[in-house]
Formats: sequence, C-alpha cells, structure tokens
Amino acid sequence: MQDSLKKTFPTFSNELIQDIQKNASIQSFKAGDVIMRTGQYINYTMLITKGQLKVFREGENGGEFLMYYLQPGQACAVSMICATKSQTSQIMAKAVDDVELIMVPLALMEKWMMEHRTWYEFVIFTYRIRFEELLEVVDSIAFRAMDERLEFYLKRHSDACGCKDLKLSHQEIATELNTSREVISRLLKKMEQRELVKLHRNHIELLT
Amino acid sequence: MQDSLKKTFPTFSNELIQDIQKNASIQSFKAGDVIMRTGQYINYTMLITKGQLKVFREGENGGEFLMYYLQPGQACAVSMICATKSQTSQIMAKAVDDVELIMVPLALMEKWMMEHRTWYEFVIFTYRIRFEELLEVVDSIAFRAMDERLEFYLKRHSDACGCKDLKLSHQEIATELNTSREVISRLLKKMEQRELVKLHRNHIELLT
DNA sequence: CGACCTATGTGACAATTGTTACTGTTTGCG
DNA sequence: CGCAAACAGTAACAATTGTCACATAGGTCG
Repeated sequence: MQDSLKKTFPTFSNELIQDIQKNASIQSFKAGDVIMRTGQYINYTMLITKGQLKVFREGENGGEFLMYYLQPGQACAVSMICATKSQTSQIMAKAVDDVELIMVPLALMEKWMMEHRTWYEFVIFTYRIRFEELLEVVDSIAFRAMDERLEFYLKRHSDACGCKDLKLSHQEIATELNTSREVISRLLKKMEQRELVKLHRNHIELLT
Repeated sequence: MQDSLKKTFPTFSNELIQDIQKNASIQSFKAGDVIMRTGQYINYTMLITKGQLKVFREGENGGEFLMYYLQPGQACAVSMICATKSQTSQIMAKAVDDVELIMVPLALMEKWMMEHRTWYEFVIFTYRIRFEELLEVVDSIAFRAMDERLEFYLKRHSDACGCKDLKLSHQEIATELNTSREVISRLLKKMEQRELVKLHRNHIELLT
C-alpha cells in the first residue's frame, strides 16, 4: 500500500503516509455502486486511490445533475467540508469503474492539518480545485444553451476516460444533464450533421 | 477598530485581532463600486466589516450572474482560494452599500492558519458556507425554471436587505439572472396576479 | 425463429424563454 | 416648463426545450 499511496499522492510526506497507513481504512466499490447518498451522515474524508467517481447534485423531484468527476489522487471536497462539522452529505457519488477509497476519520482530518504541512496543502488545493470546477459548472448552465452544455458534457466525459469512444446511452446523458432523451437525441443528430460526432448504438464517437 | 472587529468577528481570538490590527489595511468602497474584477490579480483575502457585497460570475459574452451576497462578518472565499496561489480572480464583486473591507496579505493568510486556531476555523467555515451556497445556486439553475429562480432571487434579496420592500428595477433583476427584462416583467406580472408581490416603479413589495 | 427488452429516431405539439418593436409613464434636469 | 432618459407594459413572433406518441432497429434468450 505504501508504494501505491506514494504514487497516487506524490506530494504527501512520508510521515503523513505512515499516519494514513496506521489510521485509515480502505473501502472498495463496484462499478455503478452509489458511494455516498444525499443526506447520508459523513464522518470520513475520502481519498480516491483507484477508479473514477461521478459527483451529482440531486433535485427535489428525483432529478440528478452531474457536477464533476473525481480521479485517483483526488479527494471529495464535499466529504471534507461536511466532515468538518460531521454534517450530512449534500451530494451523491457513484462509482464509474471499480473504485478504491481511503477513508480518513473526521478527527484525523483536522488533526493532520496542524501536523502535516503536505496534508494542509492538499486539503486547501482540493478546496480550490473543486470550487473552480463548480464555478465552471455554474457557467455552463447559467450562460449556455443545451447544445453547448452537451458538448461540454461529452468533452468532460472524454477527458475523464481518456478516449474518444464514449460508451453512453442517450438516456444516461439526458439524466445527467437533467433533460429528456429526445432532446439529447435531437442535439446529437445535429452534432453528427456538423460532423462533430459519429453515433452508434450505446456508443458515441468523438471526431474532434 | 478593535471593538468593531470583535463585534463583527466574535469568534476571533484577541491575539488574532491584534495581529489583524498590526498587519492588515482597510479599504472603503462606495455603493455600486466594483470591488474585484474577473481576471484581476489577487494578493489579499478580504474580510467584510461594513456593508454588503454581491458576487458575480461573468460569462464570455458580457453576461453576469449573481451567485451570492456577502455580509459583515463574512469573507470572500474566492479571494481566499485564489490567494493561496496568488491567482487571478474568477469572479466579480460589487458593493451594494458603502463597504469597508479588511485586506489581509496573502502571506499572513497562510501563516495564521498555523498560528491562530480561530483563524483556521474561520477559513474552513468560510469554505464550507460558500461551497454550500454554490451548491444551492447550482440547484436553482439546474432544476428550476425562470419563475422559480425569480422567486429564489427575490427571497435572497429580501433576506440580504432584511426587508420586504425591494428597490430593484426589472432590468437589474434580468441582468443578474442573465435573462431579459421582458421575461422578468412577464413573470413579475404573473406573481402579482398570484398575489405574491405588489409592483411599483423601481420597487417590488413582497407580500409573503 | 419469435417474444421481448432496450436504445434510438422522429413528427407533432405545448410551454417556456428570447427578441423585436412600439407604447406610455415617471423622473430628473437644463 | 419641456425634453431626454430610464422604467415598465405588452403584443407578436422566433427559437429552444419539454412532452407525447409511435415507429424502427438491434440484441438476448428460450
């Protein structure tokens, strides 16, 4: 575990890594599992060591809305923020792949801020990155129409999986953008006409 | 200044307040002034001691979008976040009233995290509050149509000014919701028919 | 193969939002 | 006062998005 930790979180000091090994537990999830539910009580900060997460905001009427992805080497800012007051989660997180997480107990999360410079910097960095990502999300819905939001969505998905072949159904996209399948089908068709994508069954090929 | 600091930031320790007095400067702004511009270089964290701010996200095409208000006793989370890497501002802030700010230099912002427990807690608290507020903003645009967003907007304005008589033009609302005046006029008329508001010139009376 | 399920395509229509154009009203000011 | 500027109302139309209905295509499995 030590080696993999060092690789995934290269900024962490050796002392911090030892502290993590001594005190934190590891949890695994299967692709598709819900890792955190809205309203769930949080008493751990989660560090991602393997796999990808999607973080959603849930609406009152059962809608969900994709906010961002989390990758190995990153942490769930919401879990940090809620953890500081051991609050309930404001978000829902799903495993994209098989996922492995390090669970840092709330009390240590705070303690280490004082003891480990590299932990402090990591936490502040995480706040910053997530805050900036949230600002981009606000942009995309406040200023852009659905066609641009769809392009933004596909781009992010492509960035996250590191490829141009997206295994997505129209329904799945619609859900994560909080719109309807028909709208997505329509817009994808237009994108195909503009030769930005090629459509297959359960599979969208990015041409850009 | 010491007394007013103690009143506005009651959690701060005496040592922290002394440190602030020794090292921070004060800036004043008139109502309507732009306090921070998008893209501006940030090397101070700003604490609000008097007046109110509005914090906007700006779109590429000159659009602006109100994210939240800042009150005395609060701090600009964006200025903290950007300050950690002395980045440029991702937002624009405007004075609602006459405003007075304490400017804490970047270097001290970090130093105090280690030295003053109450500063550390304040910073973490600020991150949390702003993050949660941003999540609510995402909700309002991701899940709600313009009529509900308008009600949300009016409610926030009412909360911020602490009264039911909102001195707002339709154009101003439209700008801050990134839509057009006609749309707002239409929706306000409907709200008036539902007896939620009473409309006057430059002035909307909340009836709820 | 045929029954069945999921994914997609599409037309028609409704609802919402954006745009244009024009009206009248109030306010401030020379 | 008289005029310009800001504010508000509203009709008409365009564009976008949401919804419903139904058709078609591909895949799975007994």
